[in-house]
Amino acid sequence: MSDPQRRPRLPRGALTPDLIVSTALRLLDEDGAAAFSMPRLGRALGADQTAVYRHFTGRDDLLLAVADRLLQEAFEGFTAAPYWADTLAELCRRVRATYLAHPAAAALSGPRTTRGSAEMRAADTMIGALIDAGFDGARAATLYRVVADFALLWSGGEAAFHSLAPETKAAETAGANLAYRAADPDSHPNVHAIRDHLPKVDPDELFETALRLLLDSIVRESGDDGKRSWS
Amino acid sequence: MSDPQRRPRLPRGALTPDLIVSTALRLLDEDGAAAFSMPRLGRALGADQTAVYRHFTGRDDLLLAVADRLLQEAFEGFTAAPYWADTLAELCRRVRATYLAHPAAAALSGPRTTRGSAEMRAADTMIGALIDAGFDGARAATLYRVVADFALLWSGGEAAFHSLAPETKAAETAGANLAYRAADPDSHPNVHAIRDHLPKVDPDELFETALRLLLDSIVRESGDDGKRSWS
DNA sequence: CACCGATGTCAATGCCTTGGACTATACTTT
DNA sequence: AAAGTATAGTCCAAGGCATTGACATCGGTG
Repeated sequence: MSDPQRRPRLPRGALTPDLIVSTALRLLDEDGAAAFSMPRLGRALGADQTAVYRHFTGRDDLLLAVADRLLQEAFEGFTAAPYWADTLAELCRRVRATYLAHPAAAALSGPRTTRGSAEMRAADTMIGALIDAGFDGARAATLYRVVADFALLWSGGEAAFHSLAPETKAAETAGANLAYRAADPDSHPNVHAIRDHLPKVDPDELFETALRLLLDSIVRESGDDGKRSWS
Repeated sequence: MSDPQRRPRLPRGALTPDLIVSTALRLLDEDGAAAFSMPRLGRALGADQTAVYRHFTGRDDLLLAVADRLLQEAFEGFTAAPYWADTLAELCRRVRATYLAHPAAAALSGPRTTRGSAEMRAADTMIGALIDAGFDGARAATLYRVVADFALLWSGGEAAFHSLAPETKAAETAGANLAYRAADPDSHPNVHAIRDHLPKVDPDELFETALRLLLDSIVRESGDDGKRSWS
């Protein structure tokens, strides 16, 4: 009667950082950010609740590794486009697509940068594109940060929203639309005026619009304007 | 010996939502996001650990109220500028200034929108500016969301970074700069080429650049180009 | 003046992160 | 091959947190 089904000890080497990160990502994808915890991760690995601490110094450290995995996935197989602006656009779109595919993971890793190899490779590609475009070092550095931060923050924000509990998310959307519709014509005439359009704004369109506004300005500043088109 | 200094019961009505939100904001400003908790907040109010639950349904509800307070502060005393693009710019800058003044609070309220009166007022002003600029309803709706989301997400991202533990923050910055300097000229030639400029990118300059790129495109699209200048 | 609902307090639950001590085991060294 | 050792997995425990439900007290109402 004694031991109520003690799980057999895992063999040595059963847990690797790679496996742990993969399992964490799967757990986040399946159960959401709120349900994620170190004990759960340990159990999902078939190990002790605290086993993960042998490979990562803490929860934070682990999440950083998950963030890097996301970026790896985002940039996998990427090659620069012929026109530099397309390269920038494509990298931004890849970040967003990956974050939307793993919203919980993206929401948790948040605004931290990882400087893993994936990120460095993307940085090099972006900076190369900007140098191609004719920008000098200082300006290229600034514009690289603008574009990269835009992609990460925008995508991260969208991901954070999608990783809210479904009811919260629904309530948020419904509440916003209601607030628009109910806008008082006297105190909020402009909201009232376009109240029918506000709920129809599409996230994809929003991102593409922001990206286009940003890149159009950069293309114009580069002097390439009219010579090449990008999409 | 019995009662080891029992705190006297608070008088009825001592706790109001307003006071609670103010105290929460102060606590966040002073001790940071990581140190914030419902028990601490209760104690800081001189009340029981669980007293706050009489006024807010939970932590989330409270943080939403804090977020709304931030926006109130951001838009306090604002009046539209003569030129519409200046109005947009000013609103964005105000959001950022407030978020940077309260990084922990901003980081916790994250990408949630509050639809409090402050937010609605700002929305109305922004949309009014865009209608002034000549945009039709659908485009005004999209551009409003682009500009508002940009301001909130960018500022929120910066705030989140600033609300990291000081050592983490320092390590992050130092690590990034180190990674740039150490970039291998063969595998990362472009990072290497501008390695001296990358650490010098200033957050204020970054935000202003992004804002300018965005608004310049919008001004251009409006057809106002050349007629008026904005800053 | 007795009620009653709102507001503050208390006690308790179940989860979490993290640290320290313990143990089995694969590799190393001879 | 025997012994030693560092590592990887396990166990246990401390301390904190969010939240809930029962209880107490107090102001206003009829």
